[in-house]
Amino acid sequence: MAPGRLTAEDLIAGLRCAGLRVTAPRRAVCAVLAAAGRDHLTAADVAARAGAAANLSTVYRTLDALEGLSMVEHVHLGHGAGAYHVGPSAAHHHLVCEVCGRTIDVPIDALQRAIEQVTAPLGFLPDSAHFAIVGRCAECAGA
Amino acid sequence: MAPGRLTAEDLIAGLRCAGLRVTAPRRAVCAVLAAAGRDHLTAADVAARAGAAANLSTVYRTLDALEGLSMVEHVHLGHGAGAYHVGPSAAHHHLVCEVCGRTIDVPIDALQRAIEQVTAPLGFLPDSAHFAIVGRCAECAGA
DNA sequence: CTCTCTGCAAATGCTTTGCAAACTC
DNA sequence: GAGTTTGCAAAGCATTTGCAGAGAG
Repeated sequence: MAPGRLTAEDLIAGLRCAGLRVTAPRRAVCAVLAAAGRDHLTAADVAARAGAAANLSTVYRTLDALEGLSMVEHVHLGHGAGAYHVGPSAAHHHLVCEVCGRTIDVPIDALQRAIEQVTAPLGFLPDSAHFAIVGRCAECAGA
Repeated sequence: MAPGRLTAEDLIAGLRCAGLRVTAPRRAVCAVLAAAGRDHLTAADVAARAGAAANLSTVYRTLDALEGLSMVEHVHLGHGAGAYHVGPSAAHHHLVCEVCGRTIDVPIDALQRAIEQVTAPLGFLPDSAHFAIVGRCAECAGA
């Protein structure tokens, strides 16, 4: 298992620790998220993988709760649905190909520095990875 | 009038030039967009300013047509509605405060260079201004 | 036993679409 | 006239919410 990545147990513990109740649907959502690892899942994806264990509404509510605890983040990868993934330390930006829809993760460093250089004089504190950078991937740009 | 900014006539001419028909609702949408200048308007904003001159559906269809001609761009400033503005040369990124919702435009230069540095090795061609950078503005961060 | 959480179904907000009538070229 | 556009209303997503019943602590 990759070091530093949150496990289902970590997520559950976080919920309990925050005084929230640990229920079967929440366990299921946490398990799905942990199993997805670095993948970005939509709420519908999570619900689908959880099967009957969790209703879509409950998935949304649980993701929201986990996000409030900073254990899950959601990003916008395109014009469609938002995507969720574990971690608070998602040290990457998302490049999304507007043609084929593929997502490429890139380390945050260089970008982050450039963004902060621009925003610091304004006093603006960026949460820059929240929205993706759209464009065309190498393959689709070539065509 | 600011130099280089497209006028309503420019937009109309573009439509005609593309073989599309120039109708009253389209004229109204073009006029609203040109009058908005650097402001970002949602489709609903455009429809509201056009009054009875253009139905919301028509506004969407017209914006779509103008976008196809690269005379209008749309950006995503937050979790809500998308926003439209004239120009292909929108040489700025958008910083959106997640607390107060204010939008700050920043020149594209520094950011664009940093983004291209990251994406070039991947062969990825970014259209980086399409999604905003969320965060907190100076005022809201202070509180 | 109390209070939170769940599932369902309905509501919401934004955007798209089908279709007959209106209008441009 | 021929063919594109319009307005309206309805459908389509993603997401949120009200509420009664189920379940956690």
